[in-house]
Amino acid sequence: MSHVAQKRKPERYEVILGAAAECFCQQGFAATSIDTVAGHLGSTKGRIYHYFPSKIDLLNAVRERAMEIVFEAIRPGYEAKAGPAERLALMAHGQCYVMMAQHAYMQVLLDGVSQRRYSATTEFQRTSMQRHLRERDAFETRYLEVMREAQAAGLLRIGDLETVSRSFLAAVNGLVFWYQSREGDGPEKFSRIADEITLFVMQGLGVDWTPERTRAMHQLREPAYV
Amino acid sequence: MSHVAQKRKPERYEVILGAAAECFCQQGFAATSIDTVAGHLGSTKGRIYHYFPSKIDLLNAVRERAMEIVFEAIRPGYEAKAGPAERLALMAHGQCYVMMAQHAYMQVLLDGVSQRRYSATTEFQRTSMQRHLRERDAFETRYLEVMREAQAAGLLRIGDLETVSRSFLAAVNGLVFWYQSREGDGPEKFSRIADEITLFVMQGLGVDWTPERTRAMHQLREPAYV
DNA sequence: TTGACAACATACCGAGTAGTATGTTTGCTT
DNA sequence: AAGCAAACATACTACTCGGTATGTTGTCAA
Repeated sequence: MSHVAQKRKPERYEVILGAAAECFCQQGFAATSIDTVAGHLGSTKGRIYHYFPSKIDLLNAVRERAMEIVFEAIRPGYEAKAGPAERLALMAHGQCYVMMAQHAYMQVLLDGVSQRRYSATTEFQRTSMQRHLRERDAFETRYLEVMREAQAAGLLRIGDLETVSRSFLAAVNGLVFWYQSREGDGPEKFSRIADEITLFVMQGLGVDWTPERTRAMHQLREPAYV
Repeated sequence: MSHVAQKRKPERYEVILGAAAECFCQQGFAATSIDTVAGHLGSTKGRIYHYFPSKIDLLNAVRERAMEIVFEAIRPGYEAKAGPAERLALMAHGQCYVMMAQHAYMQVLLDGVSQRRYSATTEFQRTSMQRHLRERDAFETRYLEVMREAQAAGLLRIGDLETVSRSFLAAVNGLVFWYQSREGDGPEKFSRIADEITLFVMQGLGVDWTPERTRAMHQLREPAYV
């Protein structure tokens, strides 16, 4: 009854996490049974409950991992030594990319947005939810910081930044709802779509973005993704 | 066992539909039990099963109603006698408005986007799903029509229209994920937020949109919403 | 080699829930 | 007023699923 999960087979933890993300993504959390995830693994519930104390904890683990992924995705742009517009574009591009490359994790992450379930949760679950909401808030704050810089520099043509920033993120996040991964899809296609959406959201902010700025932007980041 | 649903008390049908939308919106479809909806109505399951043959049919009815609502919301803009940019802006504004005014229905509608459940459904359910997907497609086509007009007129600065149109809709639809209705919220606030998002998505398309064009746009539509 | 513990599988329990079968009331017609 | 169907409520069934308790196998250290 330890659920330490990282002693002799830490890779199993990862495999279970990935399978859970896949199942939650396809059917939703409530409609997915532990047996479904186990079947997807070619095992039984025993294995899952050996690594995770409960179903909700499994979901939280997936969400936490997803948060790490998306934070890492915007980090190059956030930390780039460039103007606020270029940084924003890089952040958007990086997030768009993982929306496709890590589709399952991202969809699970976004499914939990509208979870207003206060009832039937233990005290522990509530604090876990609170922490998740704080992380989500911290994530949005990263965008808001750079946007305010851009606004202070007079680069934007918008009304209320609070509303616009959410539309900005919605356009990026919306990728998981309409993008269907195809067999031949790879980094090139991901990057191409990310470029399109980046252009859209940057123009949405009122920035005079161009394909040339996109190319220049790509020179700023590290050579390889993922 | 008739489930005719419209003989002596058609208003009951509406009340049940609204309660179901509310419950599905708050807890999701799978996590909502028929008893939950009944409790929300102050009744028992008997009433619901008197009007709807099954839980999935109840969901489909909510979705269908939601579809009617959102179609009606973009109709003024779609049918307006004006340029494609003004028509697009009106459509976006109308849709943003109902995203807030009819929040429950819209959220249920969007929750079903990623439903790739082919298994465990009857033949009837599959055709029902197919029809829903066709309606969704017809809806997006309405936007695409006007966007292509605008593109043909040289009004847009975008790459692939297919990708951009989805981002456009994502920014509008995203409202249901972050908007929380407050007590004092009314038509004025709805319209104000809708204006902001309309500006964002029109600029996203590369259109040189301005507050003046927003004001002029409002003159085109019928005097009152809803 | 032999405990000892990790890493599961198996069997099972209890709660919740979709759907049904049937009883009961209400309202309208004739 | 009387009969009849709509409009439910109640009681029940069959089944799913989260969680647990326990059994079994592999592996490593001493």
